[in-house]
Amino acid sequence: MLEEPRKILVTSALPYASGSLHMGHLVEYLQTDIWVRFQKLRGHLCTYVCASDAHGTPIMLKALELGISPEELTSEISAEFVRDFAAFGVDFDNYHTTHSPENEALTVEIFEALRKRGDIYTRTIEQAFDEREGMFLPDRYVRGTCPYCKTEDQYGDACENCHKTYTPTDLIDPISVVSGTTPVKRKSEHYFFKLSEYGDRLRAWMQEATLDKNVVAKLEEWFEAGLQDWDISREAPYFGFRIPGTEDKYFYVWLDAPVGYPASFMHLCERRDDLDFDEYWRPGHDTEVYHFIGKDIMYFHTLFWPAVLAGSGFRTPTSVFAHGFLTVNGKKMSKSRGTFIKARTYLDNLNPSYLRYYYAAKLGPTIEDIDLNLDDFTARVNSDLVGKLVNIASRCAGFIGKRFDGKLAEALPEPALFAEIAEASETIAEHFERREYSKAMRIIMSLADTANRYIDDKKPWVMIKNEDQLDEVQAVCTQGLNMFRSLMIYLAPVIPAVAEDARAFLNEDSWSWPCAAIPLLGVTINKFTPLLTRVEAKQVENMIEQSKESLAEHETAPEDDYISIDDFAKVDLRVARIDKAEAVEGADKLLALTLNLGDSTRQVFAGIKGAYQSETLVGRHVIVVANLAPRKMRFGVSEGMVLAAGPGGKDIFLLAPDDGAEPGMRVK
RNA sequence: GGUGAUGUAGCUCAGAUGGUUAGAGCGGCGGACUCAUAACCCGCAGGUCGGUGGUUCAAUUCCACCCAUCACCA
Repeated sequence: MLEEPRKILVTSALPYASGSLHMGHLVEYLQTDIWVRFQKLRGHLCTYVCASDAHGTPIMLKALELGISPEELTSEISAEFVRDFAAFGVDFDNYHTTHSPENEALTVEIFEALRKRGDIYTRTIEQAFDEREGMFLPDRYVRGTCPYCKTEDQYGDACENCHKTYTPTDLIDPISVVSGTTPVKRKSEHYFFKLSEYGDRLRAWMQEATLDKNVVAKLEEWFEAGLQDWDISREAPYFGFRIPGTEDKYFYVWLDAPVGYPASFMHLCERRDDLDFDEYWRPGHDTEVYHFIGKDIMYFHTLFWPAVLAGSGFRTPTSVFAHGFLTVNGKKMSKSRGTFIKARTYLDNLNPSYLRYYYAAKLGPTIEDIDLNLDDFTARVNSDLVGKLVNIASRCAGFIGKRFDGKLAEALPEPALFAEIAEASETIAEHFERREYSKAMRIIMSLADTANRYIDDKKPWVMIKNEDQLDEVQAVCTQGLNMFRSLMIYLAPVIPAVAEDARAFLNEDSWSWPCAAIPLLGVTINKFTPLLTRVEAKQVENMIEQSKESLAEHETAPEDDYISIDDFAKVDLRVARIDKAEAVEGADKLLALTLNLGDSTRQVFAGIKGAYQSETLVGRHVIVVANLAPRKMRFGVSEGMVLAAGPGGKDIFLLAPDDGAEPGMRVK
């Protein structure tokens, strides 16, 4: 290799820790992993870090719903991610979380640096507010009727029917997705980052980062429209990092999420002597930093992120590589069609090497979507990987093993033919470097065809019957196995597990890229065992069936009119005595109740102020849901729910037990 | 709705800065072989290059509009 070893840091977008990985996620992680493995095989110091994106409203609400802390939720999901990534051979040097001390320290450092240079200011804005939950609502958490075309049940930011954009408060009959109540408008002070002043620096960065032309086109479009300042704060309750100097304001998840890249790297530096944080993240060093992302988050990675870095004393990324989306059988992934396939469901049915190869065979450097066509997948994998590539080894290995005690010939009979494969090395490497994986795969498979044609032409199975030609059989098979070996080295970044087995079969300790040009001669190799079996149509069918089933559990349950006795038993209803009832300052519907449950007391907020005077409630018995997950509200934590009937307002009627019931009694 | 991208054989994709018969792999059909995980090898068939119009001696390749799909709209 002529190149000097490079120092490269690579990231993939941080998966949001609120759901499972699916086939779409894997496009990115496999694309990145292939590139990283390629760089390592070429002898470069390439480091791959990632982390779980752990903050934000969706995670906070999901944790509430499950009755666990956001920390518990995200660490459970991260553990799943780690397991799935490992199974697919995605080999991170470090996998961390954004809910980490490193991330908080860096986020605060960045914020303070930006504030110091005057890039942060505050402004009061008006937002939808859910009074029952005591929280501001992100646009996606308000639904209602589109003010333009009157389509019902639309998100708070845009109409799916007429595609007009608006704010949640424009909606007709807006409803909070969280509580089902009508949100009100409320003002609060937010922190803004002056992105508008970074236009020139971003344009300059865009030039030097050698982005894909489609990415540049998109950026030009955004520059054209004008850069707007960016709201980087959110009000409590929020799961994230508190903004220094405030009581109830947090950094917006999208501020600290990309900081997860350097933070994860920093976490790795603690245990790696050969990596220095500043060398990769401060300006003026000869290192490279690349972010692999999906095209949907380009705005964050090509505008916000470089601007934030540039303004706070960090280096900007060398480049950002955006890829397209995944469709399955030509359409968006669909739960009802069974094409919303989770990583785990795939792993339960199919070998990860298949998918790694198939994606590689289709991936290029552009933001075009790629299609996972399952029939094509089966045909392609069977034909290319099993029928062509592995077949070369399979048809040569038998002769070498049985007739020559596993010993390869001392010389290649056709050095020129081998050279053809060796000479493709740099072209293939260039394709890998430029993320033109599909082109690399095309060349490799065409060379595999050449190898198969060679064996077919020499017909070792005919020569083997003639004692005089035994040496030639050994030579031909040695030639075939060497061609196989070189191609396998080229494919090692794509199908590392198969390459590993092939290397063991050839009885070698390690491979690097240049090994592909040096033939393996005169040595004894191991017994051949099938390196890869064919994809069975049945496996694919099962995977789809199982993807449908997981939907059924999920979506038919709420439509079912009946619950089982076990479901009912999950609700722990108790008799409670109201010890104290007082109005909540700032809330016109809520009363704060202190309830006595016999062996404990707890605080519950109830929306009954319109119907009851607090003093008439003290001493009354009510029914309370005792095992409801506590909810953090603006005014405090509510630890249960008091049962009442009626539409609301002044028509609210508390349920009460007959005389004799004691606090703490279970309702059955 | 605005903006950007994509639309080439049954399938997945190349390609042409406008110019003789538009390519590959897979699938299909026919043949050969039997070393190999029914793999491999040889051959054949298959496309008015999304639609309509325009520029040109000549367009699938340039332009306009339309249709379909995808994304973004901070």
